[in-house]
Amino acid sequence: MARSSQTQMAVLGGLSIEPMTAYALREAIRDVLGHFWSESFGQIYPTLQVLEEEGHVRRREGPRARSSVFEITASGTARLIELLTEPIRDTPPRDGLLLRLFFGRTLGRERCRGLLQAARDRAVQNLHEYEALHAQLSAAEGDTPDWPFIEVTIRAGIHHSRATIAWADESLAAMSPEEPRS
Amino acid sequence: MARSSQTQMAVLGGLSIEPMTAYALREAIRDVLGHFWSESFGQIYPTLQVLEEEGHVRRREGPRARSSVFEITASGTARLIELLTEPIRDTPPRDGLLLRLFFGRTLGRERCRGLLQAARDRAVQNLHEYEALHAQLSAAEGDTPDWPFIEVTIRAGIHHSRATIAWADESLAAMSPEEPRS
DNA sequence: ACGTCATTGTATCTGTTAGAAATATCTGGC
DNA sequence: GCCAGATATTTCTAACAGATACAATGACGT
Repeated sequence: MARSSQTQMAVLGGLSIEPMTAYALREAIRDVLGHFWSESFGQIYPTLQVLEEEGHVRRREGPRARSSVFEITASGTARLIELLTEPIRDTPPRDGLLLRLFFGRTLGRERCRGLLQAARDRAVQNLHEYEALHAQLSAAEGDTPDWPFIEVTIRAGIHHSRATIAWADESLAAMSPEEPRS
Repeated sequence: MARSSQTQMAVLGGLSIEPMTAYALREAIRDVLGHFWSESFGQIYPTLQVLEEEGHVRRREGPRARSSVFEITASGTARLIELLTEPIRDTPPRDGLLLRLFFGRTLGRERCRGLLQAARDRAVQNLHEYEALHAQLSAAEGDTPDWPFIEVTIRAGIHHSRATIAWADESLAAMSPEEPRS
């Protein structure tokens, strides 16, 4: 059991907000959870099938031929709580930027600076996105019971973006081209 | 082509430091790159075989029967530079902690605080590890040409650990049990 | 000398997953 | 009616993690 439990958690969580088609579910996961989670069609469709067989979701007729809207059942909600309570299974780290910088002597100082600058730019952009999102949702959902929890995830993004910017600045300074190092 | 390019990069990078057996390679990746990269045997052995066929590594007799030491060739070094120069392929995000916190209303305030506290504890421990590692390597390798690049990766860990601690503190305060929120 | 136990070392298998491709269907603009 | 693009489903391939099985080696106590 507990097969594909990670994807099940995201799928059931999404359906706990409101009933959706598989396609809409994938859109929602990309747009709403996109900063810290992702699922692909290849995972979502089989997972929904399994969840249907286990009675955790119910399939209804969709807005067009051959399409289905899924809604979570009572046993599905129970299953979601069970999954959320499970210990966090952390994915093995794979940071392509740090791997390249680690072999910076082989890659060359110039290219390392390029990578750092690009990472900084992306972090700045992410920071703006997080701040805009926070302002927008704070106004729209500030009173809902979900808001405090959503806010925590956004603030995680803000903290990490700022950390990345500070690290990139520090590293760019330390790796300035003016210092060919003897 | 460019099959398994991520693993190839780590493997060739490791062998660019010094020739090793597959086993030692995996140890080195775990111990040295462990904070931002990981590889498993199931990846390393087939990758070494492919690299050998392509002439990027050379197989020599190992320290015991049926064991091999691999060393990088000139074409392997060229291939490494090529791989390091390739655009970074960032892995899709999958943060089990943030996913659980996002559905915090379903999971419950109490358990969320537990998750945050655990995350904070881990970050504090990581921070100490990074700082110890920095002090140790700074003394041992401070003069080698690799050091500035290695230092950058360690300082990335320090910045992110600190950000996680600050975020967890802020979130724990915001999610105090004293505020049942009407 | 003998057993045994941890470490070193090689190899393979299974299930999960990302990502892309192939295929329909519906909607609105022209 | 026709086309473009969004919606929606399904399937395939290769990357990948993690586990397992296996064998050789060497250190240790007895």
